[in-house]
Amino acid sequence: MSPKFVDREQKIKEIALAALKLFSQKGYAGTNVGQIAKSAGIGKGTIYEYFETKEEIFIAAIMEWISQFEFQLSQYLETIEDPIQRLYAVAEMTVKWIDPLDPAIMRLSLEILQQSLVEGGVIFKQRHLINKCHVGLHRMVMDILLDGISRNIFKPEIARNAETIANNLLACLDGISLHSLLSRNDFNLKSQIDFYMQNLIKSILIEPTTRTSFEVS
Amino acid sequence: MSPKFVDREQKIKEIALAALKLFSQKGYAGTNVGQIAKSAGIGKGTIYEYFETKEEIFIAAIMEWISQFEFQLSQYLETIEDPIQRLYAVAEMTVKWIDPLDPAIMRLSLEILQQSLVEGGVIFKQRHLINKCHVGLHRMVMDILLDGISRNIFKPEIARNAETIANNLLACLDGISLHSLLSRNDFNLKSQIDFYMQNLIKSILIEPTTRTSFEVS
DNA sequence: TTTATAAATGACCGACCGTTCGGCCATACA
DNA sequence: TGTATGGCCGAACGGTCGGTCATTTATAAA
Repeated sequence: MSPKFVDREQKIKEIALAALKLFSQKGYAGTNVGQIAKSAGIGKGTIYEYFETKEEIFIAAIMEWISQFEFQLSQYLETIEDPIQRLYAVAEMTVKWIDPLDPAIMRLSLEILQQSLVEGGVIFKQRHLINKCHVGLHRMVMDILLDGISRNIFKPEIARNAETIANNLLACLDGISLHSLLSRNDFNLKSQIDFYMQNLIKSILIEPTTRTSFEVS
Repeated sequence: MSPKFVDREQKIKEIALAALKLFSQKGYAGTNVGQIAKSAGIGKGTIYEYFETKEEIFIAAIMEWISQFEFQLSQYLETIEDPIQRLYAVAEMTVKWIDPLDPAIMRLSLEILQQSLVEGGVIFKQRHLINKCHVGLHRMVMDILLDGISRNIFKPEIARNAETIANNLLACLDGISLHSLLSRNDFNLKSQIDFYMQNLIKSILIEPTTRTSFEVS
């Protein structure tokens, strides 16, 4: 009366992870459902026991990816105290995710942007998912900024611009990452990040002359 | 012995422009050759009189796009004297191209990045085309920087970093543009550009105290 | 061992799409 | 007017892929 049962949550996650790998390597159109099934070690028909459509698989893969990144970043930030170093950590983490050894990640990002912008794209109607990702990161950067202000390290007057500054950091990091993938040879990712971060930090740091707290390493 | 003749160059350009419009609206996979033909006002088979494959059409469309942008920007820059204003002009022009009224352009950019990064992408083997676009812009920014230095407006010591600075400007502008498309509501494109440009200009401008030339509006 | 049913499968279907091809115009010379 | 030729067309072809379904397998209660 009650035969074999399966942990559906777990299975969905497995399929999503297999799909994530393929989508990031070959793009949405370049990946077909049969390959996803094969990579997940199951039959093609089985996929449709857990997902209605290919699009649904794609969205699940993205969600998995977002939650992984947010988890890693938040873990990393917890190990750092100094607000300046924490801002750098956000940049560092971004770089790690587009490590030249694994450009697949950036391909996936582009796929997502693509699909969410193109009318009729796979996730055109689920664009809020990307915002969800962005909102999480945005919140983290905001926290760093506000913490820095309250600790007298960042100028108090940047509080009203904090939203803008957080957005700027994230946007420019993405742009720099993008370009580093395009022109690998004549583009030094690290020095680009450094240049941007120096300009940014300089504009939000309390001037040495007016600093009331001790020096930061 | 020799009936009607056609200007092949012109026809190829017409088809490429029609394709450009469609590709930017619906992406590569989302556009089929029949639609391109229809949009160009010719038959599907006729397309193949001028192009071997759909990929070839895509590449021609990109080339058309690049040359248009470079031409417009260079025209615009010629109307401006002050190096600072010229740097702002580059940003301004970028914004114009991703004007909220025509986000199609950004979609096309993403399509190009996508196709050039994904192994097996349509222009994976023609990635140098994108560099070609980038090199043109890069050169323009470099010229502005060097001109500013020689006119005693920019710090002379940035000359050795000019490459980095030019790359940084272009990369960050792209990143900001990208994010403005993603989160239209809570993202003020203009203030983002301003924030970045202010930080950048501040770091390359000769300090007011040491300036030898007159003030810039 | 029988049986009921969840789970898995892969052959198959229909829609779509890039490309081809046979034939139809329109023109310009004989 | 006849006809050769550049230009053009769209039906048809071959292949691909997302999604379906009849069938098989695995499991546990009876």
